[in-house]
Amino acid sequence: MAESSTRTVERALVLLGAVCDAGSIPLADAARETGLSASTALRLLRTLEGTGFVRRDAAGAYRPGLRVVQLGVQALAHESLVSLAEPALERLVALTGESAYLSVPSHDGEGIYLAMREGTHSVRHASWVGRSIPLDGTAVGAVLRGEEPAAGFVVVRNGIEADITAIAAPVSPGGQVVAAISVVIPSYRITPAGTRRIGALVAAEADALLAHIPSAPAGQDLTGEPA
Amino acid sequence: MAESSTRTVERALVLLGAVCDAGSIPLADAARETGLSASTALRLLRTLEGTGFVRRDAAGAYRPGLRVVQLGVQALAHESLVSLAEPALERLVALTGESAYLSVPSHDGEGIYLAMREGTHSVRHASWVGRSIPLDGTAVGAVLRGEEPAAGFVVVRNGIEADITAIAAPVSPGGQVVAAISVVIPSYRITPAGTRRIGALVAAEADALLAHIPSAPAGQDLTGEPA
DNA sequence: CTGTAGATTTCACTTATTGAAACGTCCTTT
DNA sequence: AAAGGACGTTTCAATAAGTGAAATCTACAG
Repeated sequence: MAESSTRTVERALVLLGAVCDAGSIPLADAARETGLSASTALRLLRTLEGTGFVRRDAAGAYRPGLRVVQLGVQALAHESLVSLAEPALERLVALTGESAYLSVPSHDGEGIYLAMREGTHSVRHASWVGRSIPLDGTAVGAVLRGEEPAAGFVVVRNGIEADITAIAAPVSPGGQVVAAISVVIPSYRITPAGTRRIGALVAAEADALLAHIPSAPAGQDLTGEPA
Repeated sequence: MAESSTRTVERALVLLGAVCDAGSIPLADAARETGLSASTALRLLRTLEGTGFVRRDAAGAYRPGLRVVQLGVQALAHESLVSLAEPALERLVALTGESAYLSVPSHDGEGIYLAMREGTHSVRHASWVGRSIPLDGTAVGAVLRGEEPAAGFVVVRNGIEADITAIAAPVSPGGQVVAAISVVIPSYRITPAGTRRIGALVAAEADALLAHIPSAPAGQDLTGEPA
C-alpha cells in the first residue's frame, strides 16, 4: 500500500487551506470551493473550530484560528535554515539595496518564501514570508529545480511579474538543491553590469550558506535544526 | 447532535500538534503521546505528510511541514489586531526599555502571544510569538479573564516565572475583553513608582488601541480585519 | 546469535463518515 | 405581502471508510 490517504482528514485539511486562503469565508463558499456537501463541510469545520484551527466571527464566517498561528510560528522558529540565512539576506540588502529572499521547494510543486529582508530603495519589491511561488518562469523556480547555469546564478527578466527582474542562486550542499537565495529588482533599475555584480553576490552567499556545516552526510534535511 | 466531532480529524490534528510541539518526533513517540495505535498514527501522519503539514527527515522522524508555516504566517498577517498594536508596543518599549506583548485568549483556556517587541535593556525577558501562557497566576491571564482592578492594570510579581514582574492591561472595546497588552520586567529592576508609571502607560496604550475604531457595534471580533 | 524496539503492511470488523433531503430563517424580489 | 432563493443547520439510513491486533521485516543492542 504505497497509497495512504484518510479522506476525512484530507478534506478537513483542504478546508483549512481554503479558510486560510480566503482569510474569511462563509460555509457555503467553503463548501463550494472544496467540492464538499454543505453538511460535510459544516461538520469538518466544526471539528476544526473545536480544536482552535478555525474560528467563527460575529457574522458566522470562518477564519483561520489561533492554533494555526501558533503552530506556524513555532514551526518557522524551528527552521534553522532561516536563522542561518538571515545574515546572508541582510548582507545582500546592505550591498544591493534590493529585497532578498530565502525560498524552499514546497510539497506541491511550488516554492515558498521562508524568509525575506526588505530592500532599502523607496521603490522596492514586496512579497512576504509564506507566499507560494510558481516554479515555472521564475528564477527561483529554475534554481529549485536544479537548473544551475554555469554562471552560478539565474536571471529572469520580467517573468511572472512584469517589470521585475529576479536573480537567484541555489543552496546546494552536496549537489542536492535544498533552497534558493534570490534578489528581486525593479527591471528599470538593473544594468548588465549590475546584474553580474548582484548575481555574483547572490551566488556567493548561497554557496557560503552551508559551507560551514561540518559534515552534511548525504546533503539531506538541512531545513531542520543542525543539531 | 449539538456535539460535532469527526474523530479521525481530531486525532490527526492532535498528532499535528504533537509534531509541532516536539519539533521532531519519531512515529512511536508520536503514537504514544497521542494514545494512538502505531498503525493509526502512521496512517494519519502519512496523510499529513501528503498534504505538506508534516514532513519526514532523513532519520524518518516527523517534523512540522511547510504548509504549517505558510498557513500560520498567512493567518498572522490577517490579524489586524497585531498591526494595530505594533505601534503601541513600540512606544512602550521606547518609554520603558522593557519587552512588550500583545496577547489574546486562545480556545483552550490559555492565552497566546500574538505580537511582541523586545526591550532594549541588556537583561530582558524573552518570550516569543505563538507561545501559550496559562491564565492562572499571570497578569495577562487576570486581564483576559476580565478582572480589571480599579487601577486599570494588573501587576503580578514573581508569578509563573520567578524574578519576573508582569504588568498587563485589557483591550476591551465595549466592555468585552478581546486582548491584553503587557510589559514584562525583571523584578529586581522594578520600583513602586516605576510600577505605577509603567502601569499607567500600559493601561493608556491598551485603552487607546481600539479607541479610534469608529463604531465597533457589539465589541466583537476585532481580531480580524477591520473592514 | 538472540532479543527488543521501531516501522510498515495486512485484514476482518464495524464504527463513524457521508450526502440527500427536510427545516427554519433571513433576505431580496415581484 | 407573498413568493422565491440562499444559507446554516439537523436528521438519518447506506455504506464507505477508519480501526487496531497481529504478522512481517529491519535495525540495533546485549
